[in-house]
Amino acid sequence: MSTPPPPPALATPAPRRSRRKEARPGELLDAALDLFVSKGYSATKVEEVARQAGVSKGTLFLYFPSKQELFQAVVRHVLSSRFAEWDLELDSYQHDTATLIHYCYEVWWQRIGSTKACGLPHLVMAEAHNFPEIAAFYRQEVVLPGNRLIERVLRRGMERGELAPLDLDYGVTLVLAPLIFCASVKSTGGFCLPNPDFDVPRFLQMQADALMHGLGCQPRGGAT
Amino acid sequence: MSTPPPPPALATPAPRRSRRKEARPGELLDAALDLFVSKGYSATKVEEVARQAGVSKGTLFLYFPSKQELFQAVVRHVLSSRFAEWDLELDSYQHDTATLIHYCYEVWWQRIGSTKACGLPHLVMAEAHNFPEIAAFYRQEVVLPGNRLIERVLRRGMERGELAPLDLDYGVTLVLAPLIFCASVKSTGGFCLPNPDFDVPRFLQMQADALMHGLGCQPRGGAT
DNA sequence: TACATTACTAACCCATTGGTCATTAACTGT
DNA sequence: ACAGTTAATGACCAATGGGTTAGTAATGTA
Repeated sequence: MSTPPPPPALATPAPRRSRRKEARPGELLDAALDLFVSKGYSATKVEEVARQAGVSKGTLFLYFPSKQELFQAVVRHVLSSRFAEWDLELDSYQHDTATLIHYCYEVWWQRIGSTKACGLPHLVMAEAHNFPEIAAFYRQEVVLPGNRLIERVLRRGMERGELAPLDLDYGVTLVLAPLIFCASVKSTGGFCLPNPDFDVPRFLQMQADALMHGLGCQPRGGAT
Repeated sequence: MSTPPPPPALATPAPRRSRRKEARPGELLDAALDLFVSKGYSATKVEEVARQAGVSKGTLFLYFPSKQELFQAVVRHVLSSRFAEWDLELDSYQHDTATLIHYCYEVWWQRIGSTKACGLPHLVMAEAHNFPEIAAFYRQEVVLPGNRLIERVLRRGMERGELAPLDLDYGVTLVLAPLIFCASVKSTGGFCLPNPDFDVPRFLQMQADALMHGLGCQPRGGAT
């Protein structure tokens, strides 16, 4: 509606010095996500982000005050902002807990695992030592909401009599661990896998099965 | 036998320019392991390693031709060199598979998980993108031998009729995943955990239980 | 066409760091 | 004691990369 020249496609001769204030932030975020997840935080140069977004380094700093704020904007854009929706989705879920856990793993794969966003958890863990502020931000903005979501799943299972009582902190971690592992596997190109053609979703379903056994999950809403 | 001045303890006034050719490599490796696992590969400065080992940067390059070779020497020193022993240990193991898996997790924790060495897998995964040579080296030297070891455990279980037949690649990864997760947890100060006082060994035993169920492990050497 | 506004750029600054090398001083044998 | 050997040093180099800013050009308005 307000972009005078049609957004310069990647093939266009690229008119130097076009003014497109509205489009810049989104394009910078896209480029930043791409480079951050493929090279890590400190190895990603802001100048490279700017170049990939089709602007100069100076322009990037015009829209984001620092590299760190750029990164945080990326995280908010792709992860934090989506928890509200997922919370609602859980509210209206109808089936039993075993099915729910399988469903969780499945949608995690569809919405995170198989997308670029899946590089973010790995990135933050990788650089947590050297950028404590980023780690703290991510923990607050992503880890804790995520933990709370899984906790609700388990509590729901216990209330429905499908899950044996268990320490929630350990239960949450049992559910979460395979997801983090898969994120790392994907982000490292299957580095620790024995076989290059490894079917991650299949692996996750195996994990879900093992987990349901390990947590003593009753197939139906039966009592102890 | 050959160190003329008593190895300058950390409290000694530290005689400048002492000549201790024998002790240097070990001290440099110790310092390097310490810094590498606590700061990551690229964030660790060789000068810092040298300082912590009580020598100058120039001296470090006298013993190791580059930062990368220093790192590889660390990996060989703490990990690669130990697989032979572990292989032998498995040869002579007597009990059933469920007990063996629990035992594996337990000794992994004692020998790796609770030591500095546990930072290495996390480090390599963290920087695999930017240092492909290091990743390839580590994969060859540690990942593949580790996978083979776990594979032998599973094969043994199947031969004894305690494990249902399964795809070995997935089985190996099911066993390995919790270890890698725990290594990352430790290396990031419990970054993704809901609770700061999380008992990792206990978590591993819960994982072992769930896993044995998931793999359909028979408690005794019974048939299908 | 002339002017004001501002999105954008490119050159610059400066701290950091892997690696080198000429120099120095600690040992050795005689 | 003295020369020869070599372990150890620290000053130095070149490349890198986050962030700044003076200036340029695209746009709107009249």
